[in-house]
Amino acid sequence: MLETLSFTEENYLKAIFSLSKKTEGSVSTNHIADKLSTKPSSVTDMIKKLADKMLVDYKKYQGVSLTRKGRKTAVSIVRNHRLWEVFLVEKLNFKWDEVHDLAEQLEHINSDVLTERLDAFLDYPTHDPHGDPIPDKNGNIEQRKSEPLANSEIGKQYEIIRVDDSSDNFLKYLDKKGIAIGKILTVIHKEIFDNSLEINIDKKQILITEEVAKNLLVRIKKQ
Amino acid sequence: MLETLSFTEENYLKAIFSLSKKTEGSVSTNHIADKLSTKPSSVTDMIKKLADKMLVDYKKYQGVSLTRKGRKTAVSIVRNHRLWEVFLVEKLNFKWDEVHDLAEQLEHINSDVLTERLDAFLDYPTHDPHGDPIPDKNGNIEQRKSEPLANSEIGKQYEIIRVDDSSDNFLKYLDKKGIAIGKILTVIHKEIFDNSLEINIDKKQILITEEVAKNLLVRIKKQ
DNA sequence: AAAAAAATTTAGATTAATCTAAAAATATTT
DNA sequence: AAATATTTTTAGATTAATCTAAATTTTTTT
Ligand SMILES: [Mn+2]
Ligand SMILES: [Mn+2]
Ligand SMILES: [Mn+2]
Ligand SMILES: [Mn+2]
Repeated sequence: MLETLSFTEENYLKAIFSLSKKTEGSVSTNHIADKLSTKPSSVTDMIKKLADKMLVDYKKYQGVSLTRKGRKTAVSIVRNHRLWEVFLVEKLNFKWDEVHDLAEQLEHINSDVLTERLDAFLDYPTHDPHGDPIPDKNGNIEQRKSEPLANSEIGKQYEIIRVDDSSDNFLKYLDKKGIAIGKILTVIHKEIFDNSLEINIDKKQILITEEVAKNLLVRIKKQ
Repeated sequence: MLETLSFTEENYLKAIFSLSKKTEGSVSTNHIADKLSTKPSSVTDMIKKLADKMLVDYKKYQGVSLTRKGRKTAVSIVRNHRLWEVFLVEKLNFKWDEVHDLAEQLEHINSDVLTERLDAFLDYPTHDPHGDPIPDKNGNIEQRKSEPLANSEIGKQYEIIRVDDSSDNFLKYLDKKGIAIGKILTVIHKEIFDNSLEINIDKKQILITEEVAKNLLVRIKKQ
């Protein structure tokens, strides 16, 4: 049933899964190459291999999409990744900007039992430290509704539930500004000129650029 | 300073380290091949590579030994392995016969910070679930004195401190008999004919074969 | 609908890790 | 000290993952 895949194969599946969410449909060779910092010709080779293993559907020049089996594998790796991130933050006191690269390694540890034990140990978390949903053991992913803070309306109150950019720099910037998952903010003013926002958070008023606001995903609290 | 090694290279270093303890000196190509279930010709190739990286000393036909740098790397992998085994048993409720293969994967996760955090989280354990010492962060390994129960004397009392065979079957057998690390036993009788032992443990009297007694390492408690 | 540009695939190499079979060196036995 | 056996190395292939450069297909522009 489940054959053993190399780390590389697993990373390709994960990349295709991640890109599929945006493109809705099939994913292009060049996009995969970009995502994995490799060359399009390498991608073509790997795609053929994954197609042979029935993990992706592939027609020359037409892009790829995950099969049910491929998606299942990809989701299970994402589940591992996010559970390990929770472990690192909650149990080993890592900061949220320090865990991604370690999780990239840990996600490939191949054991369903381990994953389930870890899940239980962490008390079945639903989201990782960056607000991303943790797929359940059947591969279902709870999709919370959210919108970029950039689309917010003045005077309304929002809860920060996810970050769309998990780069060290962005996360450290948020720390510095006191912005974190779960915090409540109110939009005071939006500058027409550059779309920067004046927001109120923890009773302090701060300014954030449009770029930052685009990467903060929020849920409305009060009209 | 520390280059990145492949899992394979790390496994060779670990194998050489482990074999060095018994042979006291240099390790032969065939022994390494046996240990790693590979062929002598493959070992020769890899040894050359490790020698180029200054991780082993090697002279054709004369066997290999670890350099200081090679030993340091090997010990750090062993440290990881044993810390992860403790984690799996203490925190995730795995049994001592279920953790080795997972630790074989986890030991290669490459992060000093992770290792130190894990060590702290586990409250600085000194031994793994099989009684093997956990090297400290400087690579020092505490060597407790112990002897095989097979060498024990009648009437004396011993504490079980380590197992010399960590195979699933042996560990499960010990579970079944109620034999575990830390337990105290008294040797009642040794059968001259086959060297089997009659021992008293937890107020029950049980019989164990010489083969079992050879793989139970004990420390004397009372004359 | 041609021409030009962009995306994708193929052809041919390279590197790591492995293997089998043969050659060479070392160790053991007579 | 020869002969034999064992161990170790070399030679030559193979497989996975990658690359560059060239060829092909698709898309976009004119
Ligand atoms: Mn991550
Ligand atoms: Mn995350
Ligand atoms: Mn082990
Ligand atoms: Mn152990």
